[in-house]
Amino acid sequence: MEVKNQNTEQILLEVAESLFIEKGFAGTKTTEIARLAGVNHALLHYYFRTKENLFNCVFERIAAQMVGFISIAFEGDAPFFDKLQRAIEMHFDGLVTRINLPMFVFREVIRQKERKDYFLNQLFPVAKRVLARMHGDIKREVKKGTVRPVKAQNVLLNIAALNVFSFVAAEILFDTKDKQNAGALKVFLNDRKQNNVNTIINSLKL
Amino acid sequence: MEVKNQNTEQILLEVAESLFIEKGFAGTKTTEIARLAGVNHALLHYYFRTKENLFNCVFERIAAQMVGFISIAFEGDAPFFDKLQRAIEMHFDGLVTRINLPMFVFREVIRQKERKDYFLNQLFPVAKRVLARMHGDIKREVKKGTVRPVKAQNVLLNIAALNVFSFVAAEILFDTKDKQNAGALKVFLNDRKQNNVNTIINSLKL
Amino acid sequence: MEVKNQNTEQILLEVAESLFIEKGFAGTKTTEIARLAGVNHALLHYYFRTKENLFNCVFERIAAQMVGFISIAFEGDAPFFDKLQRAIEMHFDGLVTRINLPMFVFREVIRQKERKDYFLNQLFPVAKRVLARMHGDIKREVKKGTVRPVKAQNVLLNIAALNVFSFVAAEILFDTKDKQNAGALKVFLNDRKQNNVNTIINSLKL
Amino acid sequence: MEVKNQNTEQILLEVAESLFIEKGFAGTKTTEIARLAGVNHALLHYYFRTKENLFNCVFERIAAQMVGFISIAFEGDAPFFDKLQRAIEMHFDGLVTRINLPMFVFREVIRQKERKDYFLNQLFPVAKRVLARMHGDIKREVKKGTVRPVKAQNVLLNIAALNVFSFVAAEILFDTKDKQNAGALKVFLNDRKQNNVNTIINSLKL
DNA sequence: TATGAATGAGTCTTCATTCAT
DNA sequence: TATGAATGAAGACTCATTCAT
Repeated sequence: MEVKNQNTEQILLEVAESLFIEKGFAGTKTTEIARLAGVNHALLHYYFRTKENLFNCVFERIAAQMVGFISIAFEGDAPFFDKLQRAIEMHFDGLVTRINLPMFVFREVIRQKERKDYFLNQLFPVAKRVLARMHGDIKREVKKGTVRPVKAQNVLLNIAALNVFSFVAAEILFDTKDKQNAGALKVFLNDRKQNNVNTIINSLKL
Repeated sequence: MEVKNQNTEQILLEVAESLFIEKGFAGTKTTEIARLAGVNHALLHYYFRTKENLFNCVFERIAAQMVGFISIAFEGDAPFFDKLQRAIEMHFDGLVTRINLPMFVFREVIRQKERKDYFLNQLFPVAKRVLARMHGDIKREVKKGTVRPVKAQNVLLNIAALNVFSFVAAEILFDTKDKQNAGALKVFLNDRKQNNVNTIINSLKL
Repeated sequence: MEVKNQNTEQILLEVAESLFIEKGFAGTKTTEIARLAGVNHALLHYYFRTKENLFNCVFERIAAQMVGFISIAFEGDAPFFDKLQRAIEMHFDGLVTRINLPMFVFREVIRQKERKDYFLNQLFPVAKRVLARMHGDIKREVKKGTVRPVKAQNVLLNIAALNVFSFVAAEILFDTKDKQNAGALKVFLNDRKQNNVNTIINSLKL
Repeated sequence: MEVKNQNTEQILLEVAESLFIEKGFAGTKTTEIARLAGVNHALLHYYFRTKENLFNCVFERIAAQMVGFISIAFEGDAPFFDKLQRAIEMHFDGLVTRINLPMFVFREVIRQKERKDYFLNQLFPVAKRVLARMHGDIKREVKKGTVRPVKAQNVLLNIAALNVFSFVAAEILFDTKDKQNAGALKVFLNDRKQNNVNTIINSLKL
């Protein structure tokens, strides 16, 4: 009488997530998910009925993670540039273990209108809060004459762009799976983190 | 009297390109390619033998385009900031009709080591030339005290990041296929183009 | 309530064997195997993955049968000519239900070096034992002056040749599937059996 | 203006023959025939319309060859055993370059009733003549008390069996395409030829 | 829950054959 | 005659899904 633990479902979700991210929806086989999860193929369907449905579950998990993760980065109330630096760095560091999140969004979410809408609906309230806060900060700094007048939305997009793209570039320029490149990769990413902070801050400073 | 042949191969390549970009390798069916190209399914295999091979042909076309397109953007010898602005804008404008290129690279090229290597080998010489030129320009400006000391490589990555991400964001935030959004989309992109130029230039200026 | 499973695999193997023997590898369709076995086409692949693999399974079965069957015929220790007669007749009778074995070997095994080698490796030890025994017998008889000095290997080949060819000739000369020929066929084969015994024995006797 | 010689048809027939013999009907592709013949694939169909038809042409050539070849071997009127020896040896030697003929008959002719009938209709008159002659010779020798009373048909089948099987065995036991085995193969075949003559003659002598 | 077996609907690929030139 | 292009029919194989146990 095996004690197959009660979270077979969780294991399936995790394996599915990593495969969907790595290979996309069409490129992922339910048999492979089951095999890697160490469970019977039919069981996957017992839990999730269809591949499509499993994908949706995975998607919601990721959407939740992504939004939650973003929200963390821009809180607190230190001096503006300190806070900005910290936010950029936190975002960057968060991506180290979560680069698949934006990749997943690019690869799989964009196409399906419904998924996109769902994702945006999750994202909006969080983004709004961050934007509102940033908008207030910028306004204040502009008044003080320390920051150029810019839209908070653009600053946020700039941060996301520089940070995310740093990892994408790393993926293209290095064989990230080859452990031998670990050193060079680390140097590259550190350099980029520094650059991103400087680029954003210098572009704002007056 | 149909106008057969002549460029059936070209048509197949174009349809294949758009489908591979839109749906990825696994998600694209050769039957659909053939159907959209208006030719018999077997003919696709007559010309390209396998789906894999067809994909490689598409890939090479895209790699060539991508590299060629990048190289255009940073030549000439106007004053530094003028040139920089022009380069950023050219790159941005180039992406308008080619946003699928970077998406394709993210989605399909990254995974296969060989394809990545092939792509990088195409990219390197062009990138090197651009970098060399930019490096010289920056050095001169730094000496004049008009520009902060930065690595040309980082400037290039920053431009790419801001520009490409602008289109990715547009894709996520707007339903780009819905003609009704055309106006808002245009406004958004113009705003981003302006922002990208300003962000880069302001981050460099001393 | 169907009696499913249990030996679907066996049924597939048997159907496959008879079709591969009858039509050769290329001439046999997996769809037909499945149809005749009364199972879904995909199931064939579920059990054997590929046609090639199914063929190999069939081949090993046949190689095993063939070798086992040959080994039976030449044991015991009656007087030499009695034993010889019995061996020839046993071999002949064994072929009645197994004529497809040599046919299969001729048709499908010969070409593929690996299969041939596998088959020979199965065959050799058995053949060696029979040859050794026959060689001893002949040596003894030659000393007694009752048998011409001949190589045991040649005697064995002669037996195989006469017996197998009798069935091949029957196949060519008669429509073996037409039940109406059954009588004539039986007469022919009996005559050949008699002939083969006599031919071998008379060719040896001194 | 190429001078594609007028016997494209012949070349196709020869290539087709060797491929059909080597790989069987189903295993042979018309594209390969055309390729090896150095002609356009469509041209094959221009000359022979269908694969089936091409096969029939090849078949008739082979049937003709086979029959003609067999007829040669048993003519003349030297003393009986001399003639018999010569016939066996001629038949054996004839097989050296024609071993594919009996293989082809086994593999491809047996199955199709019509082909078999056609083949037998070709074979019968020739075989009849040889049998009649052999029958007369044997009758005479039996009367003289030099030969056992046997059916000419059985003698003929015995010869065919021993000779043909010698080559089949060679094919199985040696890698006949490997030139390194040429020596051993030759020794084997010479030994078999000798054996076949002796076996037949000794089995008949009184 | 869990599993082996079964199935239908595809998907890629091959191949004989035809057609326009 | 000769050829490149085109096509229909089929074949091997895959895969998500279901079912009986």
